[in-house]
Amino acid sequence: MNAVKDNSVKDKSVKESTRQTIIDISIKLFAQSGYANVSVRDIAAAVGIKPASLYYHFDNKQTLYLASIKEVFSSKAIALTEILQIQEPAETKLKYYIYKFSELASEDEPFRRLIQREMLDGDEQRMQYLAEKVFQDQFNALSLLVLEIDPQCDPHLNAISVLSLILYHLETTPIRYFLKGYKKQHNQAEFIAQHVFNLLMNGLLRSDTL
Amino acid sequence: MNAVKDNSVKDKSVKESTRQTIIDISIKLFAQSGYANVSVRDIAAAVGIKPASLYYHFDNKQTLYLASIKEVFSSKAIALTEILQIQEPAETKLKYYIYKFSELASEDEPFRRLIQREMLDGDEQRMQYLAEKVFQDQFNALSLLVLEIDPQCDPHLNAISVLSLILYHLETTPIRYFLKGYKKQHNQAEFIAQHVFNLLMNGLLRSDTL
DNA sequence: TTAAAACTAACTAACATTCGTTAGGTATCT
DNA sequence: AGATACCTAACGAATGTTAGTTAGTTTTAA
Repeated sequence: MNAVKDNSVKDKSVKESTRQTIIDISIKLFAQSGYANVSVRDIAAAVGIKPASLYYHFDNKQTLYLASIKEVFSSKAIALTEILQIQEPAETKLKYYIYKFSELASEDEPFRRLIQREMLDGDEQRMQYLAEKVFQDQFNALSLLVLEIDPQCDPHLNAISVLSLILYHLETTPIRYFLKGYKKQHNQAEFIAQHVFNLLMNGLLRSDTL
Repeated sequence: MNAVKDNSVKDKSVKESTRQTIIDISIKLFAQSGYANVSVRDIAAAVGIKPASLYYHFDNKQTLYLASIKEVFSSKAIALTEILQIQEPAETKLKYYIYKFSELASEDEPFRRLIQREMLDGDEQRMQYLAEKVFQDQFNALSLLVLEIDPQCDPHLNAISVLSLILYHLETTPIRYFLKGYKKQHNQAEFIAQHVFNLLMNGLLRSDTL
């Protein structure tokens, strides 16, 4: 008889709250198709409720979208900042960072796509949010790291270059598929990381073999 | 009497055809806001005609969009393929390519944004079109170039890396604005090119000074 | 040469859908 | 009884698109 009470206990491990389910599904849909191409009805259908019920959990579509990107970005920010905490020589640290970041970035496609979409359509306010809440800490740490490797360099430029090599490679996967020399291995995190680290250490000369 | 015939000669230099005006305006609008966020009413208003009149020139919105991206991409493809034609040593050629490509890419924001959008939302068919009609030739040439610099390397990876460093830098401008070490000069084509070439030649070590 | 026909390039007005959103009702559980 | 979490039904606005019309120009034919 008391077994019924077990339902009232928020068993997050067993069943997610509806609010969280909505966010999770919204993340996937918004990342896949973009804000304007996902209707409230699409989201409701995917969740398994009626459109009007969404408005019990969120004020409007915009609010739901903001909750979604905050969820993706803040959850990722935690994982990212952890990467640069280790105590090692600069080069080892960079290598570790590149490998770890490649892994995280290639695992989470919605995260990548939402960043891309925000880069295109995000207003200044959301851009600032993205910079401060997601990238600032690790960007600063990465800047210091590349500065340690070469004290003469422009750390902003070099930090962006590190991220470029990893992220743009992943972003261009659908078109690279049609470009000469494409191989399946090119999409594996470890392979990307190896290439990027090698390139950053040696430049185009003395680069990795085929 | 035959003077009337002069009217039939399309004086393109004086006044663009309506069709071309529609495409030009569509390119800007689609690049700026994306397909779904631009209504045919928006386009018509910007052109200075009524929405229904658009359907005299184009079958539907999708057709107009396709005509727009084909226009941007094919016009750019011509300029791009010219870059790699010169006869010079490999390194000089690469340097020239990087400078020229940085210039072209930073000049034409709609071109960049439409590529970005296609990368996110283009279907397989459009991706193949983009690859074959815009990038294939120069990608092959660039691949050969990096292969010449290091015969042991994976040309696909290295060619993408060259493009990454330039394009991603430009794409991230709105967020870089909020990141540490941002400077206005970072957006100048020549500055970007100098950094990228230096990085590719020497890696992070012995890189450009501040 | 000139009147008729056909074409060009725009228009007005409206259509059917889809959209985000809201008001008000209902079942379940504390 | 009241709160929670959903529902049905509908609203007004915006969307892509079409039908039908008109004015001006060009082509054709008598």
